[in-house]
Amino acid sequence: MSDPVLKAPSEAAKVVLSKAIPLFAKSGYEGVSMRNIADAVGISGATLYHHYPNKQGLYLAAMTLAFEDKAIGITTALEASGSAMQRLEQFVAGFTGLIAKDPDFRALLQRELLDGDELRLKLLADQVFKVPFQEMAALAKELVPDCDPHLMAISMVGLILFHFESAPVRQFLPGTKKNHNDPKQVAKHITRLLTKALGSSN
Amino acid sequence: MSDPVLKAPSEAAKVVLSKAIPLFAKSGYEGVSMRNIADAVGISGATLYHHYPNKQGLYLAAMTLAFEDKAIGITTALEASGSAMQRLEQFVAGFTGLIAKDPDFRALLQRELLDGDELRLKLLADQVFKVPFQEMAALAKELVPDCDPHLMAISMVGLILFHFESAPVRQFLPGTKKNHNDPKQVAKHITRLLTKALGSSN
DNA sequence: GTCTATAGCCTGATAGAC
DNA sequence: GTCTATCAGGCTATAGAC
Repeated sequence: MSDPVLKAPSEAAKVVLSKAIPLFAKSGYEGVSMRNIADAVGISGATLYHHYPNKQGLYLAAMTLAFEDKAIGITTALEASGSAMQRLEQFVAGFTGLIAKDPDFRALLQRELLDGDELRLKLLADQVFKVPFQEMAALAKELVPDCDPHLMAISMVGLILFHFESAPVRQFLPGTKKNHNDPKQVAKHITRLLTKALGSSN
Repeated sequence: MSDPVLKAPSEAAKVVLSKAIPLFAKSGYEGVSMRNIADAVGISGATLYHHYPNKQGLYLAAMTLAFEDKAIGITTALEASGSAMQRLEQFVAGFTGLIAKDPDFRALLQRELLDGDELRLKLLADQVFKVPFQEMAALAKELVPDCDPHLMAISMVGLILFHFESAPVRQFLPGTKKNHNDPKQVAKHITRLLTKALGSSN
């Protein structure tokens, strides 16, 4: 409606996006053709161009939908009441659960970090990271006043994400256990690590 | 010589790989054509097929070269003498420096985690992660006997990698400072975090 | 809003001369 | 070992009927 650059997609156009998102998550922008998407939706390739001006436009709309409301899911735990340590614990559990529940979101996030141009990275920054990052930094500052809150926020996110990002290669490493991929175990481990790192020993 | 599946590339073939590696790092497997590689080397496309059977073979050889000796660079700090805490600090500084110095290696690593098939992930596991991971886990166990060393090793790597992986989007977030991308500052921050998390408070 | 048909380009890969 | 020439097929995107 109000967005000057991106029209609000119609219902039929949203069906297209809902089929395109998992394809782009699995194979990336270059790895998915307009025919692949059309086949997944069950329409002809030409019809895609009725809804979107070209492949890039379709992709950008898909990212906008895929990243919609993700910030809310991340911040709810941070904005809850409770002590700083309790909010930290809730954030780790919440974000870990979100990433575990939506593998396409995680994959698209990491693909955009590798391949995104300025426009797409700004979308990612504004729609996903901006608010949660500020709140994570504020929480870190509250727990450890003399730390760099920005670096601490990066660390929190990376700590969680890499446990999932690394799963494909960890299956071929010795000493891997099944519960290393269990989001609850992962959250518990990270909470413990961060609690000690941000704890009152300082 | 002794590898049953991959011939040792000749000198001319290695020149091809040295030009192909940065292309694959920047644009991924699907984003690079055989013509792109041939143009970068300054030879015709057909000549590539004299050195490699097809695009996949060329790519696999490129990964093998790109990942060669990387384990050594990671483990040297871990195998040095000194206290466990000193080795931790040296490892963080060394691995952070390695990732900062070789952006192509980091990009290819993350692309393989997203797109690698079983063969390629096994290559990554054996050639890059296997030995360093075991030593990181051993170090974690030494510092915190009752922790899960595997989860701790994952955390260490993720902590370092994400500071670089996230750089493209962080430039569009408020509160970013230049020194957040300085490897020495990053290493200092992570060392401090891990020192507290793995410290003797337990 | 959806289709068929097609243009024009780029892709991976091959044939065969030198 | 390198080239030119080429092929068959996939790609994005458009034209125009319904």
